[in-house]
Amino acid sequence: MSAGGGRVRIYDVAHLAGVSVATASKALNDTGRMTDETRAKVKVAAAELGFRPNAMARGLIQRRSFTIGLLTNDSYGRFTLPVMAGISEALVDQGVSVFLCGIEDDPALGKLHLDAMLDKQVDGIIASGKRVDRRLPVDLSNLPVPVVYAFTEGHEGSVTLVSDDAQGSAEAVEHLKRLGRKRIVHVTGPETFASVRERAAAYRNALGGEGIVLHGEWSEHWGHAAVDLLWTAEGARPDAIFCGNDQIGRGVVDALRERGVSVPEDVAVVGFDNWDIVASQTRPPMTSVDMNLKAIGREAGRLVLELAEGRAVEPGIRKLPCRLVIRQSCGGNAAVTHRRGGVEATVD
Amino acid sequence: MSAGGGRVRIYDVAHLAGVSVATASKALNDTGRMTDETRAKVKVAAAELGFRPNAMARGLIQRRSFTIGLLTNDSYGRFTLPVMAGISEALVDQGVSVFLCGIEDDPALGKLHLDAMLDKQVDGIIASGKRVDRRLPVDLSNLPVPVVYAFTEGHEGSVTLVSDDAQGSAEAVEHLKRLGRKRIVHVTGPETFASVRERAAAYRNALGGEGIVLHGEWSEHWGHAAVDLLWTAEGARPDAIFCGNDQIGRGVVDALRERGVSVPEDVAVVGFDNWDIVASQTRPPMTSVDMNLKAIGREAGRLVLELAEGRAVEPGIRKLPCRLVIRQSCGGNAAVTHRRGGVEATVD
DNA sequence: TCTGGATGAGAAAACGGTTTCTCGGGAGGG
DNA sequence: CCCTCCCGAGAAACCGTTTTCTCATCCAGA
Repeated sequence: MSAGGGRVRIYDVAHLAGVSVATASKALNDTGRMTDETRAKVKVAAAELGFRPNAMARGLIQRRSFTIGLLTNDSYGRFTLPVMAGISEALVDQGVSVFLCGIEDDPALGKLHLDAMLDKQVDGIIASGKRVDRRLPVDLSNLPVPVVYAFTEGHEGSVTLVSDDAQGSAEAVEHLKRLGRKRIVHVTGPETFASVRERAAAYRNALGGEGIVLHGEWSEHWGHAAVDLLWTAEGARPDAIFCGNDQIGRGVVDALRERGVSVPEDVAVVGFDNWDIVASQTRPPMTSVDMNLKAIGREAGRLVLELAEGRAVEPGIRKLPCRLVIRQSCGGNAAVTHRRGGVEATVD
Repeated sequence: MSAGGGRVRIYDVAHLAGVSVATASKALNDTGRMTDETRAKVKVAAAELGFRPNAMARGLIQRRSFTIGLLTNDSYGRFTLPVMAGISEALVDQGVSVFLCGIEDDPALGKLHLDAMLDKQVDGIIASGKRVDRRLPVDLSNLPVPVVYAFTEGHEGSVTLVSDDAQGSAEAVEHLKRLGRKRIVHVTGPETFASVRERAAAYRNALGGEGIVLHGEWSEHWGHAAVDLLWTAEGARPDAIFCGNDQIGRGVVDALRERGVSVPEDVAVVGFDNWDIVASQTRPPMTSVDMNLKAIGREAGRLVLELAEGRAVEPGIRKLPCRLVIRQSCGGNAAVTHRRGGVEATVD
């Protein structure tokens, strides 16, 4: 079983089975013609030696490397990692491995990684980013391999996968309306982001054209500041706040608590991103819109493989649905046990 | 420049330059003997055609794939991503690409990814995890390629890289002492973690054997609970809290603020991990110990390459120093501007 | 003028598989 | 009984490089 020295080659298998290399190859790949007996004999020999074919040799002739590249500028990995997980999940069964290349926003670095990947004959490339409406700092429009964009802007005529921000946004607002909330405010990120505009539009649409949208930065600070703003202003206060991301949501929840406004009784809060580390650690844990990044990754993996294997794929932008993850920041039917979680302490 | 159809092979370069394939190869690799003129001629032809050698063909004969695999069970990527960034940084210049494989804690998945990588003839493997004192659920002890462990426990006689928890811990405590803090408490994670024990020991050591250590879970909740505990208990209250990670630190800072205890005036707080998204978003931003994961990654990349190229590397555990990142939760010499950050709001 | 070493360059083998081509033999049909 | 066809299996070509070997040629030294 995998001796120390040289790895076992198909030659060794053929020798042990008493057949030619050609026959061995065909036996193992279930191609060619031979008796079932011969085929079985070869397979037994291969198993006995622990033979695994050299992917480079195989790839050279098949012109496939069973390898794809993931290019991203999301150095923090918050968006890319779930996407990556989905890609991997979709491809590992086909024996495809994934190169991960973080290129920051550096065109030179991007070129470096891209060239390295092309040299290695990747079967395809998936480009991913931290922002749907920005491009990676590297041109992928005339590559000898197929490209799929996931969560970043693609080139003309490309295949692009994004989450359906509008649907996610609408779902959040409908949820709040269903719970009887009347004055729903949207606190979100900078208007320069396409996803911000799209979510805001869907929010307004769900409210029949009404609504209040506050734009700020993507931070807890802004969540705080927005609550200050809302509670200092004249007029009726909101009974629900739909936030553009979980960090803003966290700031909002904290600010409300500090003001003595109770969540979810007085004000319901919904976040966006379902970034577990943030959403589940707010007090109370925050209901949030999940963009299903893993599903985007799976789909991207599936599509790039389709393309790599020569099947046609309709170009264009595909939107995958978001999913509302219910926690305790909206109240409603679920029993709102505001538990502190089994914290145990040992003094020593 | 990279025409659509078939990629350009060295044959094309040789043909254009009017030399043989062998000569072309030697010219491009700066090996063999030939006139400078011939060499230049080939290089010009290669540049003109945009020739890039097929790494699979090259790898087949050189028995190098210029590829390494990163195996991790850290699905959230908090530890693995910085390590990955370091590895990439160290290797991209050598033309080495990195396969990232998330294997959760599933032995079958681990084997699947490992086999896929070995088939692809990776030059080496780096194993990484979310916990220094746990092994990946896959045996890497008798592989035909070198293995380096980064931030996870290795096998007998292996090369392992970890952060120097004791030094980091000591640095944090020294910092607090230098600022005149006298009653420093350590609030940290479960004692089952080796890093917890090591940090706690170093903390006690820095205090001359004294000290109070509170163990709980790795959560904001526990940070809160610990403060409750400390402020409800009899006796003198701490004037500094050194936390086992940033999430606990965040809970501590929040709990203190809610109690009206001011940070850093009354109590200084130090975190661990320097997880920017947490540490910089506490109010005030939190001083924290950075484990230099990127440096660990760089070193792991460097070492696995050394091994892959046949050079000897002393086995054993190598500890890389931590670095204290000063923010505003300890006061001290730096001007403690408790700014709210340029929050701008636009109502629309 | 002859020999021998150095030099430039190409032919060919190798890497480890897959795939096409070839070939001998057995079965079946005329 | 002979011819054909099909089947099983091996020989050889191929993928795109690198590397070793071989071989002219040229120049220096005797």
